[in-house]
Amino acid sequence: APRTRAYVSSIWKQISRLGRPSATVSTSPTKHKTEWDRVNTAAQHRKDTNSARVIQVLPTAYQNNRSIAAISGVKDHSMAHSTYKELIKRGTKPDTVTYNTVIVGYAKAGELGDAMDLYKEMTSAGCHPHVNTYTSLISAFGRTGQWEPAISLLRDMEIAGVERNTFTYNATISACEKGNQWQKALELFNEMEARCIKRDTISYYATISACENGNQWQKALDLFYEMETKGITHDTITYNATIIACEKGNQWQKALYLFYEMETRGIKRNSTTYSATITACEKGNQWEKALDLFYEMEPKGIKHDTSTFNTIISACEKGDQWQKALNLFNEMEIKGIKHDTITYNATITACEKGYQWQKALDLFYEMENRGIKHDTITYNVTISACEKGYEWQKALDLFYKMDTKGIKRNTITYSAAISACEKGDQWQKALDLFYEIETKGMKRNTNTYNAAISACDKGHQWQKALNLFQEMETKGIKQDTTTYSATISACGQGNQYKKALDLFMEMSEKNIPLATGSYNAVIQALGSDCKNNDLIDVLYEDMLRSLPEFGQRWLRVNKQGELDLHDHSQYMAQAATRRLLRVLQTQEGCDSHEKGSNFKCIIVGQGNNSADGLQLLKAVQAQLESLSPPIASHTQSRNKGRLALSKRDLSEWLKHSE
DNA sequence: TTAGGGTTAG
Repeated sequence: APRTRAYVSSIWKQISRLGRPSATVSTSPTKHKTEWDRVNTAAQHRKDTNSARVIQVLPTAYQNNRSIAAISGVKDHSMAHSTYKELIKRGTKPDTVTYNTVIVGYAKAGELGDAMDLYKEMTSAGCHPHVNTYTSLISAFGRTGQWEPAISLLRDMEIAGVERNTFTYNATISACEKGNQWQKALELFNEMEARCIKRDTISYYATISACENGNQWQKALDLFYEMETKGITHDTITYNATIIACEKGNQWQKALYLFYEMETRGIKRNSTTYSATITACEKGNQWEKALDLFYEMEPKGIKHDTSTFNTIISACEKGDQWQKALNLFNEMEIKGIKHDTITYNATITACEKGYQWQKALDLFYEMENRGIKHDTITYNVTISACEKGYEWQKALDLFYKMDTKGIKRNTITYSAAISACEKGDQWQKALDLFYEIETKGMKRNTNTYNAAISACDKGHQWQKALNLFQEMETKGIKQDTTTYSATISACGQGNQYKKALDLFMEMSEKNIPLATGSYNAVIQALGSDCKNNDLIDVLYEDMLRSLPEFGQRWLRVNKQGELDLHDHSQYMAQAATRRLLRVLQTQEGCDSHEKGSNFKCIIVGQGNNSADGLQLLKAVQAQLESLSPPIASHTQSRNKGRLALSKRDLSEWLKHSE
C-alpha cells in the first residue's frame, strides 16, 4: 500500500506540474468521476484547454496502467473503471497488464458482468489472463455463492494452460463452500493433492467450512485432525470453523472439547470462538454453561459487543429463559452496547416462547422509535407472539402492515398468520392465506400445512383437514407428529373415530414419534365418538409406557397422594381417573379400610390441551359422581386447580368395589 | 507497471 500511495502521489505531481488545481477542485473528488475528469477540470480551471497537454499527463499504456492500478488500489474501483473507459474512448489500446488490472478492479467491486465482458474481450484479443486475475474472478463469484462459473473458470485455466496454484484452488473451494457444495469442495480439495498443489491452512479451512455448511461435522473433524498429521498448523480460525461444524452437527461436547483444547495449546480465543461455543451449548440445551462462558469473556479480556450479546440472548431464548434474555437485553443498554435488529429479534423470540406477547409487541414498537429496522424475522416472531397470546387480530394487523412497510413475507410469515387465524377460530381466513402462498410464488411446507390443518380442526372441518393431509402425501411434503395429531383431532371432531385410529396406528408404522398431542387426539376421538373405554384405557397405558414423563407422574400418586392431569384432554383425564381408582384398589401394604386414605387430590390445572381448566374439572367431577356409590369432590377456594376427593366417599367406593 | 484465498450469530 505505501508503494501504491507513492504512485498516486507521483501521478498527482505530474498533474500538478501543469498547474496545481484550485482547492475547490482538489477537495471535491465527488464532482469528478475520473482522474481524467479531474485533470481536465484542473486544466479548465487554469483556462488551459489544450487537450494535447492534458493527454500528456498519462501518455503511455505503461503510465495508464500505473494510474489505473494506483487508483484501484488506493481509491475506489469505480474510479479505476471510469478512468479506463475514458482512456479507451480516447483511443488508448489496452495491453495485458491493463486488462488484468481492470478485471481485478471490477471483480473486487463485484461488477462481475463487466469483469467477464473484459475477460472475454481479453481472450479474443489474444491476451492471457494472469493466475491472479483468475483467482480474483473466482473469488468474486464465490462471494455471491456462484460456484458454477467459479469452477468453469478453473477449467478454463486448464484449457488456456495457465498454471493453478494454492490460491486459485482455495478460492474455488471457498466458492463451493458459499454455494453449499460440500462434495464439490471436497473433490477440489482432493484434486489439489492429485496435482501436487500444496494445501495450506486456508485450503483446510475452506474445506472444513464447506463440510460445516453441508452438515458434515464428522468430515470437518476428520479434516481438522488430518492437519496435524500433515504438519499444518491450526490457528484460531480453523478452530472456530471446526467448533462451528460441531455446533451445527449438534455436537456440543465436541465443540466444548475443542474450545478447551485451544487453551492448552496456546491458541488465542476470540469473540467468534466464544460465540460459536455458546451457540453449541445453546443447541445442546446447556444455557447455563452458555452463560458461564459468556461471563468468562470479560475477565479474559475479550470484550462483549452486540454480536456476543445476540448470541447469549439467543441461547437464553432457546433455554426458555425469557426473563434472562430480557435482563441481558437491558444489560446492553447499561453498558452502552448498541442493540440491532438481531438483538431485538432474539429478545422478541424469547418473549414469544415465554408467552409474553405484550412485551414482544412493546419491543416491536420500541424498534420503530429507535430507528432500528424491522425485517421479516421481526414480523414473523411478533406475529407468532400475538398468535400465542390469542391476539389474532393484532397478529393479522402486523401481517398486513408488512405490505405498507415493504417487508417481504415468507412461508414462515404465512404459517404464523394461519396459526393466528386458527386461534381466532377463523378457519376460512386461514385457508385463504394458505392458498395465497402459492399465488405469491412461495412454497408451502410442513408447517404451513400443519397450521392450516389445525385451523380446520378448530373449525370442525374434518373433511378439509383430511384433504390437506392427503394433499401432503401426493405432493411429497413430509408429515410429522403435528400433522398427524391435528388430522386425528379433526377426525375426532367429525366423529370419524375409525379414521382417527387408522391414522394413529399409521404413525407407528411410519416411525413418526408419538407425542402427548397424538394420544390426546386419538383418545379424544374415541371418547367423543364410540366411547370405547377399554380401548381408551389401553391407549392410555401405552402412553404411560412410551412417554416416560407421564409414567413418572404416577409415582407421585403413591408418594405424595397427588395425580397431575396437566396436558390431559377431557377423555384422557377420565381414563386417568379410572386408572387412579384401579391403582387405589390394589394399593399394597394397606388394610382395606386404609386404601386411598393417603390420596389427597387430582391436579386439574389448565393444561396446554385443555382450552379452559374448568372443562377438565367438570369432566372429572361428573365422572366421579356417576360412580356407584358416587364420590363427591371439591376444589379449594384458593386453588381451583386442585380437586380434593371426599375421603369418606372414596373409602366407601373402594370397599364397595372389592 | 498490474494482479489472488479465511470467521459465527435470529
